[in-house]
Amino acid sequence: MANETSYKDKKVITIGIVSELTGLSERQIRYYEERKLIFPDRTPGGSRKYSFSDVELLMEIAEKIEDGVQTHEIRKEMTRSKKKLTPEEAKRRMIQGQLNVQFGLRKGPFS
Amino acid sequence: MANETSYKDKKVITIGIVSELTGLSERQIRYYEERKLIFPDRTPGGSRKYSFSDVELLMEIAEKIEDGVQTHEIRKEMTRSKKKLTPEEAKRRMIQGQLNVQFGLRKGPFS
DNA sequence: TAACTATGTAAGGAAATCTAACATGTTATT
DNA sequence: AATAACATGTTAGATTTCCTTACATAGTTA
Repeated sequence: MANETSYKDKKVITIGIVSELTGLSERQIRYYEERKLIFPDRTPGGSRKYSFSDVELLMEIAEKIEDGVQTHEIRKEMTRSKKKLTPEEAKRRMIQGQLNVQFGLRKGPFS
Repeated sequence: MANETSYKDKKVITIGIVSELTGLSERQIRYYEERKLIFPDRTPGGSRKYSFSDVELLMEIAEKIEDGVQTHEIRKEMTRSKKKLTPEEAKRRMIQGQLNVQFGLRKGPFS
């Protein structure tokens, strides 16, 4: 009942497009998956599918990599920030959720 | 300066996924393009790319087709409604635009 | 020095998409 | 009624996109 999902989290983007969007090579994107930083869905045929959230995350990862942070460090940071998020961020997310309900797709398949 | 675009209008979805999302066959989706109801982008290699807005539009088209409306009628309706939209809808869209600015992607490539 | 990290590249194969053409049942038009 | 247009399926062959695996390598860590 809670936690409605919107466009942002729908996994519909193939790796080629993600590569274009992020500027990362497909090699890099697959590697970050191997290092458990990103978790695409798959088509029945086995092609990877990403969401806009994934694209955002990949860009954050790219920044950290550029700053010399290693994948396993990034992984730790991620599990850490997944655990406890600031009250402000929590509130912001709840508001966003409300907005999604109010103004999101009407009767579409993305609610 | 005005008219910022968000996830919803980014053309990043391939036809197979659109087909899944809408329940339409790829044949149908290509045909509606031929009838000028939908306008996907293309990759350099020539593959079609759609946005979530396109997906929504396709679902509306599908409904009308089911109701027996012909493509060229739908086309007329579309150009007509593109011209003048109700004040309520206009207002709703402006509010939505504001929300995108407030709560959309921070410094990402989709603003 | 030996292992690990991050990335490139190549090969071969499979999946996804493309266009064009033909078939068909259903609606319009004449 | 005959002809044309509409909407969709299907097939074929070509091209694009994606997959995994493996090897190479420069830089980093142990």
